[in-house]
Amino acid sequence: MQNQNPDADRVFHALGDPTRRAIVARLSLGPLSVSSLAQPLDMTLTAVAQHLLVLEESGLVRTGKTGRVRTCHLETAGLLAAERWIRGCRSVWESRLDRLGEILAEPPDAD
Amino acid sequence: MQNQNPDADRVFHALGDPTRRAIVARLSLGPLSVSSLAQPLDMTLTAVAQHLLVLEESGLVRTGKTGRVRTCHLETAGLLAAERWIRGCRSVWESRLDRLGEILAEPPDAD
DNA sequence: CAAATACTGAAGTTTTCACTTGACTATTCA
DNA sequence: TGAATAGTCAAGTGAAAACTTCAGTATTTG
Repeated sequence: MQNQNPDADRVFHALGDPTRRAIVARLSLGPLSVSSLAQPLDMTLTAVAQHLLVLEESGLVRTGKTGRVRTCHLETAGLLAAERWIRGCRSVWESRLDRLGEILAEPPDAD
Repeated sequence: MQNQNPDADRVFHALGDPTRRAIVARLSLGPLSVSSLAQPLDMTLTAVAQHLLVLEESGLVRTGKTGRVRTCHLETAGLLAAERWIRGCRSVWESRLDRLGEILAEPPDAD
């Protein structure tokens, strides 16, 4: 039970790499083993495992090992945290624009 | 796996740095000059200007210079693109979980 | 006009990061 | 059992990225 409250720094850093985003995208279709994930990627299995470690530490992915196979699946909490951060910025900005619009729409005060 | 979507690549890379995310967050409150943005940050003005260049190239921020002051403001299109990507992953994963739930909820077929 | 302000540009340093190699362990299977 | 499979570990390489310094250029302002 680690990373129950994944922090935005780690999540955004993890999503900053194209390979890791590709992994996340593929995992959204369903769980996969490390080697299945590695197969279409033009890099060593070790490199993929390292990416997965970053993803797991960020809380975007959870993995478990049964036998010799490590199965990886998406953890939506991480994605949700990122989405919330973005939406927060956007809504602040947009409500500001709204207020600005209202002010500009007001008839000019005499004074 | 590079350049699947160069636009999202740039946006997520830009958001991957904590300083740049701090800049975005502050710009969501309203436009600011380069030096106002730099003031609370523990780094040189040049460094901040470099971050702003990355943000501008990613489409997250737009800037314009009047006189000697460069004013920076948020461009929501970039944030929207990132949000859409995340939501896409999440919805694919969640609808998959829903289908799985339906299957598991079905009465077991006689076989 | 002189000094202060607000950046800009070029070049260097340091740190981080993606990725590799090669050796190793554990599990499955023929 | 022995060989293939799946992943792990430790250490190193090279390149990108963050940040610095220092020397500029415009633009205000006293």
